[in-house]
Amino acid sequence: MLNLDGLNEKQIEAVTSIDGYFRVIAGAGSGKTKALTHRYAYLVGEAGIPPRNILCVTFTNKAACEMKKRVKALVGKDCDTSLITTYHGFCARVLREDISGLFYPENFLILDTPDQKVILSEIYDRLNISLDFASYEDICLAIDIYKDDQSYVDYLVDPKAEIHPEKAKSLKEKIILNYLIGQKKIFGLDFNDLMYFTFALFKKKPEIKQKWQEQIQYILVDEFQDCSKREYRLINILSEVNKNLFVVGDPDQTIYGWRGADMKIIMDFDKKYPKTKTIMLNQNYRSTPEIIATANSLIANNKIRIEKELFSKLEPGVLPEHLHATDEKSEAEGIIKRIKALLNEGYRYSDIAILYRAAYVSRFIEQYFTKEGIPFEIFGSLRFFERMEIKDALAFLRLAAFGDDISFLRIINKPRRRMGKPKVVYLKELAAAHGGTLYENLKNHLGDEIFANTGAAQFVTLIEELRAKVDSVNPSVLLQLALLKSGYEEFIRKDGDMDRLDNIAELKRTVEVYQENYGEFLPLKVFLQQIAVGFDNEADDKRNFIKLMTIHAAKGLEFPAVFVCGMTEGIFPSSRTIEEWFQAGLEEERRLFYVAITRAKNKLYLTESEGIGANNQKTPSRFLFEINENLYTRTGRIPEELIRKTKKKAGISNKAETQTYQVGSSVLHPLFGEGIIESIDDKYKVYNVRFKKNGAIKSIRFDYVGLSQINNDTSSRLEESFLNFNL
DNA sequence: ATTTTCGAGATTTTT
DNA sequence: TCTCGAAAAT
Repeated sequence: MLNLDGLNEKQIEAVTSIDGYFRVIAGAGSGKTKALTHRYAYLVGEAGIPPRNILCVTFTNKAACEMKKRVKALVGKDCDTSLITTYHGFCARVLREDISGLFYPENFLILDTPDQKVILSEIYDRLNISLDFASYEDICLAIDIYKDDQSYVDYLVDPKAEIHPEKAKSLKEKIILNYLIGQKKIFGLDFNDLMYFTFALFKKKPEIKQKWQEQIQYILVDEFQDCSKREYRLINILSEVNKNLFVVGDPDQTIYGWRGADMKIIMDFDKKYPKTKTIMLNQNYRSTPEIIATANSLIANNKIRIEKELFSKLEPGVLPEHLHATDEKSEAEGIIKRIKALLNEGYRYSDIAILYRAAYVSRFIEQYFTKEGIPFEIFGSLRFFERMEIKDALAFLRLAAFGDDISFLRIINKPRRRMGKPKVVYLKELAAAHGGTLYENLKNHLGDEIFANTGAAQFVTLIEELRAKVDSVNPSVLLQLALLKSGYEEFIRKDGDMDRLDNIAELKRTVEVYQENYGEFLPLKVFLQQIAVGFDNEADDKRNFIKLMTIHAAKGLEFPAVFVCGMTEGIFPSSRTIEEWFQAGLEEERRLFYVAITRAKNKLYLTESEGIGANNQKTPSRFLFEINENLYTRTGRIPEELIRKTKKKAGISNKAETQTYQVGSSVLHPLFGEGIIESIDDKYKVYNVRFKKNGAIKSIRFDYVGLSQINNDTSSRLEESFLNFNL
């Protein structure tokens, strides 16, 4: 019998309601993950539903792993948690099983960002384009947009289909088309493709769609407030047959609007599914009443939201403190002083987190912490699987498994085999003439004079040896073999960078643990596809360090003591959202601050400083003045002038322009495209417009001349497209 | 005309 | 810290 002690009435309701549509609006620290994991355990243990029929989707791998761990603790170690996964992880799973329905080979290659860049650099080389034209990031973004309409899938999936880059209207388009050719050649799918291929598969093969719809009897979705339309479409399709959809989220914590998260999906969930039962989890079990009061006071300033008031029954603590310093140096010193006081109270370094809006803010903190000898660690810099040495090491395995050019190019001359650029060019010419991959061509032309005195033959021997064992030998053994025989590990050792060597060792360990957890024999191809969709590095260490991270990175975490530093107008809220007058943007900033505040369990410090010099004088964040001043204390005197300045900035609009369009009108914006006026804000003299492009609401000034009205049947189409994701 | 230097400004990040 | 653009120096 599942133990439900320690759950409140609302949580128990969320856990034990079985069939139908449920929306849990779960405030910060209200035991949302607890409810979710217990519900999973309840479905398995009390209702007898097999884990393979329950899909639990999370936003990140980190969250998925945490969930798996907690589910295993409740249900038992042997519980198959492979369907506790991310959206992309699930798509990869579907495709691994059924991509043949699209006539695509099942040994498709999943391309991460560095892989995409390799393809692009090839194209840049070939077309003689310099990076000045556009960065790879820019092009990746353009590719994302290009893929939005999904028609490209038909080209990738049809071996006979052709596209013609030479007919492209712009250089950018030419690059994009070349990218498509490049990925088709290696059967590579980037992260977007994983979703779009799944949609295409479901559309083309209704029987496969039905198979999955029937298998997935229950769906649990975490962090639903950050769900994008695309992700929602997937969930919607999957829940069509069994109609058991349980979503958890907190609209006040939507902080990924800029990435496509659409708050409207959770807010209008009950309209989309009229039978929805909504459960509110309002009791916070994390923070002191003082911290919760501060959070409530701040978030009440947002207009677009579902009203809810969080409460805490924990022991009263101390009021949050706002520290105003005259310059960065004294801001840092103030923080250090408070850290030392916390240590005296019995806190450990690892109990403390420093949060900030933008990564660069951490710099001055770092500087002073180093000087003071305070141990700290910055979170969320490079990701493990994107590190060069890890990508290189895995490239040997990928080449053995898939034979793709990307992996080939990564490692052909690492370590040096006298296989530099001229020889690679030669290979490319061969491949262009005879077809086939670079590796195949090398293998077939090993006798060519150009490869005499190179390590090419040895390289081919190694890859062939690996290839022969791909289906019978464990990935960890193959990795060991590759690292040893290629000389790569030696190469890194000689390089002298201990971090890199450590990472290689870490990789070996990770692979071993992974294949052990898998249970049965883990084929290399499956392994590579699984880790490509992401993997948590589970390096959650218990070392006694202060953690420095952006607020985005802190989402879902909690700390006994939290410092939010750089509370300066222009940094937080960021100058961009201020300048653009986008009320929706500003509201997202405010939610972000709300997330920051609610990370703190006992102590909360908000710090900020004036700038040095007259020109770049910094003013305190407007958010500080939005919180009821009785709810926090202030240290340091803020000059009257600065307060006036901030309030003036925050007051916005002095222009008394009049409104020309009505609520519900469709309008066209030169940059954002079509949109509908959702509401009108007289105070700020803006229209709140929901744009079709990414569904985000942006505020546009009454006096902005770029806006024009368009006819109304377009607008009804827009509404429909949101509510009905028909395949 | 071309290179160099200097200073100001900076989102946020996953898959 | 990193990057980008404008002014200064060759």
